[in-house]
Amino acid sequence: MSHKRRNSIAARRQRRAPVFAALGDETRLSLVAKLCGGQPHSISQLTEGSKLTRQAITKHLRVLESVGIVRSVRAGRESRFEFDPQPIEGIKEYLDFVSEQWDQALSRLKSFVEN
Amino acid sequence: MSHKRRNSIAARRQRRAPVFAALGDETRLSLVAKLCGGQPHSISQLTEGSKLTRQAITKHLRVLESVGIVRSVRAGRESRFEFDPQPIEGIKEYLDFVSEQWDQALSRLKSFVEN
DNA sequence: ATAAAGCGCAACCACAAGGTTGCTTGTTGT
DNA sequence: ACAACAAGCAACCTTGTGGTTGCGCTTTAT
Repeated sequence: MSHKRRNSIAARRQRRAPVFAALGDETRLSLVAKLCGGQPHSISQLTEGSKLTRQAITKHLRVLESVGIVRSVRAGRESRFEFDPQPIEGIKEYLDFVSEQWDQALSRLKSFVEN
Repeated sequence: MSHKRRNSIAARRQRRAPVFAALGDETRLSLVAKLCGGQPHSISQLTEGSKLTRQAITKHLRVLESVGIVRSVRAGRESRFEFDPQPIEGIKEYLDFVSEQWDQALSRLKSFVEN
């Protein structure tokens, strides 16, 4: 078992870009906002406030599910969706990496100006 | 001047979803990674490693520029792109909000179980 | 038993996204 | 002056995305 280490920076990007993409939609952001409160909701419940049809909301939920932000559990005739924080923690790591790079660049610039 | 306060939660989503969307592409994530190091790069420089054409890279840069993650400065015959951290700080706020909601939900659940 | 609620599936549509090629315009090096 | 380089512009193509409608299937309520 060689090649155990397939965790390059590029590979991490490949896994995280879809998570960003999943959050790159107003409707899905509002779904996340509702579900991150902890209580699972059925599709009909999630459709309620929206102007969109149930099927549209379903599609959005499947997108979120495909990247693991959300998970569905069938309960009788309804399927309840619940939040999973892991993928979001993942992209927060990535954003922190970016911020860190930037901060280091700034301090390099600063020390260069001072000398 | 009434209506000074147009900063509802929905309005914030409307401004941030495009930032997430801009990051929701592997190529653009790699561009961000290069530029957040502090040094501005020309389009040709940014195209160098990639398999894509210069025009494709240009389009990606315009997407990043349209949400303010990146800014272009014309310098002679080349246009150099430089990173701007502000929009990314914005979405980090949003993600922190989500995480906070989730944590509160967890602790509510915990105290409910304990009693 | 049967009506209604809740979903899933599939077809379809309009349009945005990602990418290419070809050509033009401006800038730099010699 | 002129070749080479950097970039912009426009047309075009293919695929993906967001949305709809219609229909059928299971589960619940009456």
